[in-house]
Parts: sequence; C-alpha cells; structure tokens
Amino acid sequence: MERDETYEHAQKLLKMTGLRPTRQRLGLAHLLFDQGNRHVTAEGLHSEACKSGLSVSLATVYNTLHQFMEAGLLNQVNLEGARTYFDTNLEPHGHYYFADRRELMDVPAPGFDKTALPAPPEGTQITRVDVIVTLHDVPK
Amino acid sequence: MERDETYEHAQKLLKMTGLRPTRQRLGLAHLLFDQGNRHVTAEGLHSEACKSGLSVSLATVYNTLHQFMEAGLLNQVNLEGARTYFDTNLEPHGHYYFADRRELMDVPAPGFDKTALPAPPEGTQITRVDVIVTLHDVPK
DNA sequence: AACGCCAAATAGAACGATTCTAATCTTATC
DNA sequence: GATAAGATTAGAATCGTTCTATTTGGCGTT
Repeated sequence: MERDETYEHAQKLLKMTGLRPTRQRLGLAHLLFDQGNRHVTAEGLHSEACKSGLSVSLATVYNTLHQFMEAGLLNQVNLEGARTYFDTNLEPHGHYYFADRRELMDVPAPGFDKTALPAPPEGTQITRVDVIVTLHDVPK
Repeated sequence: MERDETYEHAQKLLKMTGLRPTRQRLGLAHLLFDQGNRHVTAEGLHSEACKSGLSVSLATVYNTLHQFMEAGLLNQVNLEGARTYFDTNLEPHGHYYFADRRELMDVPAPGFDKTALPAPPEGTQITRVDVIVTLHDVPK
C-alpha cells in the first residue's frame, strides 16, 4: 500500500487562500501545517524540503512564506541577528528564544496582557505585539 | 565667547568605562548621552556625526556602539528588517515601533510584568525581555 | 618635544539573509 | 492542445553588518 501524497489538508488550505495549488506550495504547506506548530526559517524549510524530495528553489520558499503570511496562515517573528522565523501558531503568545541553540519556543502564558497596554498614540493602531524572552544556558 | 567643546559629561562616562577618550568616542558619546534618551541606528548616528563635523567612519560607529553596549551604557533593540536600534534608556521598558516612519518610542508603562513570566526551562536563564508594539498609521 | 608601544580608527572587502530580475515553465481555461 | 496569466527559477543585486589589514593617534617614558 502506497504512501498517500495527495496532501488533502494542504489542498484545503490553499483553496481557502485562493493561491494556486502548485507542487511547491502544496509540499511546503504540508511540511508547515501537517505536523503541529512549527518555527522555521526560510533556509531551514528549504533544506527540509530538499531532503524530503521536493524540488524547490530558495526564492520560492521566500515567496511562499510571504504569501502564507499575507493569507494569515503564518506569523513572523523577528529577533536579533537578521534571521526571520515563521510561526504556524496563530494564537497570541510570546516566545522563548534559546540564543545558544538559535531555537524558538512558544511561551505558554505570555505573562502580559495585550489589553492592558496603554492606548496607542492618536492616529495609529496596534498591528502586532511581540514579546521575546531571550534565554542563555546557565554555565555550570 | 566660544562654544565649550570639552564634553565634560562624555569624558566622565568614558572614564567610568575605562575606554580611551578618543575624539570619535567623545563625539559619539556626546551625541548619544547629552540630549536625553535616544534611539539610534548605526547609519543614523554616523550621518549625524558627519553633519556635526565629527570625522568618523561607519566601522568605528559600529565598534563604538558595541563597546558602549558592553559597558552597559546602551541597550539594543531588535526588530523587523534586520535593522538594529540602540537605546540610551537603561530602565526596563517596552517600545512602540512606528512602522510607517521606522521610528521607536519608549512605552511609558510596558503593560507587562517581567516577574510574572513563567520560570524559564531548566538550565537556562533569562537574559533579556523585549516587548515591541508595532503601530501603523490609521488610514483615514 | 621626540620615541615607541599598543589601542583605536580606517577603507574597503566580505558576509549572511533577503529581495529582485528577467527568462522559463505550469496551471487553468477555451 | 493552444493560450494567457501566474508561478518558479538561477543568479545578480541589495541591505545592514562584520572582518581584515593597514594607518593613525593617545599617552607614558626619555
């Protein structure tokens, strides 16, 4: 019995967004959304895709990640060192950044209340709130 | 009566840190610390220095900003787009990021409690907490 | 004031992550 | 299966930043 490669779930997501279900987008959607919440970089996802046998260029990975962002399927996380991470968890939450390992983890309880923020200055509106807790290994 | 260019305050700061009071470091310290809290980028500070008649290279601005960080005179703020800002406000606080203007402002009341964060995972310690509230102009 | 040592400053090359460009290939439609 | 619009591609270009090798400058000693 063969492995099912129809990517039903990914198909459905793409249909929702109106993006054409190309081989690359399907494969990337599958990697991103069919295994629980993830934090990926473009480079990371690209090499993962290549390993899994999906032929896709780095430029397309960038394009696709941005399109998924636009479509509201992903969130961006910005942190030190120019590296951008993409997060499949759409709930409001914070992040632990394990600096020594360059890895991200959701903070279960962000410990801050978005609604408790002071009203933003006149003529502006809040578009995102990022809470990043940077961690280093304790030297022993 | 001539303008006083001895930069007393800057001199004092450099003495405290043990960094040699070179012309460049004095000038930059003066720009950074003698006019209230500031948020600067390396590029921004460099062009400001040039305009004010201080001859300094971009590399030196980067070096100096990092040395001031090491010395605890500055904090770094990381946000989208690979651009790093340096902040002279050393108190714990959050930031508004005016995305349309690419400008930073301190958030008077951060609206979160650092102590309310869950204990970090075993073997790690919190080295920084960044709270960034991104704002966009309201289209009217 | 001249000497010399070493830290600091410099220009420009190198770098990593990302975006752009122009050509080629796919997909959906007729 | 021809067509047009959209998607993918390799590689060049860009941005902010760091590195490198060389020159300059601060400062304690003669």
